[in-house]
Amino acid sequence: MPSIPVHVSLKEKQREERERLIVQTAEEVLLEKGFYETSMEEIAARVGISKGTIYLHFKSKDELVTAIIQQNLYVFRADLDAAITQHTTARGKFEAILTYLYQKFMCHNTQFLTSIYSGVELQHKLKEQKNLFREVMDFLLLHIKKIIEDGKAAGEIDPSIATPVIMRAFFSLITPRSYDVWLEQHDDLSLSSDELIAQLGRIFFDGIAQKAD
Amino acid sequence: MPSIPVHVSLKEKQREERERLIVQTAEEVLLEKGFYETSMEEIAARVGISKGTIYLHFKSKDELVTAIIQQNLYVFRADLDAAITQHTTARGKFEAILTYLYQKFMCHNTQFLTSIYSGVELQHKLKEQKNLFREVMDFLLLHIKKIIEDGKAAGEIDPSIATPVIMRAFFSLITPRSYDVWLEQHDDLSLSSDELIAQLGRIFFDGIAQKAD
Amino acid sequence: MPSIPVHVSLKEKQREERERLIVQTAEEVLLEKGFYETSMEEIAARVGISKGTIYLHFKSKDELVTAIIQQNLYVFRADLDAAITQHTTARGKFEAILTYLYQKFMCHNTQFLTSIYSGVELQHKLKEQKNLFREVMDFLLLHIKKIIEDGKAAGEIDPSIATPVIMRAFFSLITPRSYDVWLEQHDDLSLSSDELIAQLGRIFFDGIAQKAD
Amino acid sequence: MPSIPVHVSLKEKQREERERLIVQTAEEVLLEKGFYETSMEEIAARVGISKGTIYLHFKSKDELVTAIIQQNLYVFRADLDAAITQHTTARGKFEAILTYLYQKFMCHNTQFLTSIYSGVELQHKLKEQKNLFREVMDFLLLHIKKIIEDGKAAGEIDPSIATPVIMRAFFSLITPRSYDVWLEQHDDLSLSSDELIAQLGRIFFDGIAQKAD
DNA sequence: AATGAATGAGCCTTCATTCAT
DNA sequence: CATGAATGAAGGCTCATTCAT
Repeated sequence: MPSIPVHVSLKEKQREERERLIVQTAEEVLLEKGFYETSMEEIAARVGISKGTIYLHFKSKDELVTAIIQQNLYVFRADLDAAITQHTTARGKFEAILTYLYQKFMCHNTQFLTSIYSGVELQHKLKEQKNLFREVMDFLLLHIKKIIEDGKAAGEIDPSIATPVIMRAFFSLITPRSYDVWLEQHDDLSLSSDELIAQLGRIFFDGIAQKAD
Repeated sequence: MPSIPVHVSLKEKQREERERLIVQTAEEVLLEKGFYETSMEEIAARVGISKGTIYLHFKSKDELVTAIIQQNLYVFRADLDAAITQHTTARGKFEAILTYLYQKFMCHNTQFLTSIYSGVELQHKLKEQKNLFREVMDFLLLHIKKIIEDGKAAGEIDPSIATPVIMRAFFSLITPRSYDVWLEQHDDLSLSSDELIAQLGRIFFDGIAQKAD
Repeated sequence: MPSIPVHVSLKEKQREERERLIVQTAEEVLLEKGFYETSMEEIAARVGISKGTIYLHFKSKDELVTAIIQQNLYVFRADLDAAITQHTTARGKFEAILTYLYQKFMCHNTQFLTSIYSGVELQHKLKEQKNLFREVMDFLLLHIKKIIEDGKAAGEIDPSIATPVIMRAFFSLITPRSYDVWLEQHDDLSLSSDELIAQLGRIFFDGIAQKAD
Repeated sequence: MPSIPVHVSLKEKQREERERLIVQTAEEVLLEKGFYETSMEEIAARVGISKGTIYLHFKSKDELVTAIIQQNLYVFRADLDAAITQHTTARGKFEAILTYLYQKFMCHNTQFLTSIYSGVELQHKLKEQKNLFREVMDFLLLHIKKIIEDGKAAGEIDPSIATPVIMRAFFSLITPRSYDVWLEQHDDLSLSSDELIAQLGRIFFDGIAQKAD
């Protein structure tokens, strides 16, 4: 009976594949139209299945969105963690974070999370989620705090600037904004992604002021 | 019948007064609950009028929101314009903008605009609006571009940093984010609003790096 | 301004009238098709209004049914109370109850209550209701118990028959059964309602056995 | 190939066994939750088979219930027939019926039939069934009618009471009511089942009135 | 034969919008 | 003008039934 486990795993694979498809499609529609303008009907239609089928995978619309958010948060945290630990200096770490977020910017993950969490509406509905969100944010916050404090101790960062202010400035820098795409279209920024990040890092560390040399 | 115009203007005044009340109330509810969780019923109830009356002032829910956004955008542009022209140096102007946005941060205007425009959902519905939005953004963008270019010309700003990058960095700094409140709660930032702005300006101009002197 | 109260009461009257119509229609459909086969759509259609209008009067299908049941229970209790207190002997009281229930048998009240409470399904859904139901049943039970005990004390009722058994027998007699209509059709019972009750009372008190005289 | 018929009959036996299991389980769930709150899914789950398998035995939910009712009706008729023919006097026969119904009261058969037939809902769905139901009721009716008439002829039953009235009274007595359980809980009836039946029979034959001796 | 994933009709409920009063 | 009762389209969800494997 070695065929049974094969069978099982086949079905299971198909199931997972389908679920992945639903999640992916839902993510797209959600990103495109937002929570309230997205109907289960449309998600189903885009996947090419019937409404009922979605409910074989997710108990409700809320749970579907919830699952998507959780998944995104996990990826987000894992990726950031990986990016940070590769570096040792404050500058290196900051640039790693910038790089991750700016390069993955097109990668829907960040975009999705931002678009979801910036709407007031969902923050009401997904209060339970907020725990995970808060957890991830705390994780990020503590990391950044530590980077700054270590940087100050190592003489890399000016200790006369308050850590919270620096944090706030950095957070601003890494938060995707919905009009970013539009900003990009506006002025043909002929810089590569790498250069952009390098220059942003430079602003963050050295400021924009002309240095008297 | 010279009395009629008087009558009319009285009624007209009342009408405008009511409209103002509707807009203001709608703004509150919208901010609190978001577009989709806000019902015309609730707005009417809070104003103390009936649903039907709102429709005497606004053709639809969309138009009501549209009107609110327009009004906010106008105020936003006017305020910023006033803030900017009071200063002559790039640093002064930047700090004026920062000051305006951070001090008005609690002032619903900015908050409202952000909360509206960060949600994907309304961007669909209000595509026509986008013209006004774009106009205002363009106005802001050009202003900032000019400030930067003038600053570079005046030797205030390092010309080796690409203008678009600086713009992006500054835009990041002034965009309110929905989690700002949460950031504030997290670490007890004992700085005053003025100090915060001063330090942010300092980061923007001089960077966070420890200067070898 | 005496017209305002008139206006108000007019609207209020219309509203109540409509509500009465909804309740009455719902009762009919419910009686005819049962809870699960009755759709809000059909109730609305029969009343000649739209589905949404029902929701202006009742928050949900459950609440509509609940309201109907409560109303029926109140009427039931009040009527029975009135019927009982008019008599002094046990036999008189028993016959009053029989009369009420058999004559009102066609009157949907009793029929409705029975049909509702005999379905297992609703007993789950309407557990809260059960409190009122239980209250009404307790009221009826205690009344009957008292009638029996007083009857025994007064030498009207044979004390060697256990009171609970008598109660059970009487309860059986007064409980409408869904097939009663059918029973009626079956044999052309040429007795009047009064005679039927009289004979039932006679059976209850004197039995069907041929008395040796 | 004498082995094939054996095989077939084996399979057939298994098939019947499973069908019996389905019917029995369905009966339980139906009794517990009612028709509309019972899903094919749950029946299948309790049996330990898949939804689809039920459809190999019954074309639809309706047909499954139909089959259950039919079976119950058959058993009901057979049992009653057996109970009645064992006795010769009217009193004996009536008490036999009472005994059967009250002792089998806990036995789901009667309970099931009652619960099914007291709900209006199923009476619609199962109109075709009604034929069988009617048949069984007719059988019972005729039996009882005959008992009464024979009793009257034999001088056992008072001929001045109309036969239909007696029938009605007896039918009331033997119809289980959904609140019976509740009645039982209410007053601790310390009588045995046998005594209960004896006393009920006594009420039916001799009435509750105190006899002047 | 057995399975259980997929379907889709149907129900309850909400709410922006209209309109008679 | 103001009202708020009425509408009806739309959406979330369930579940009996089917069918490919």
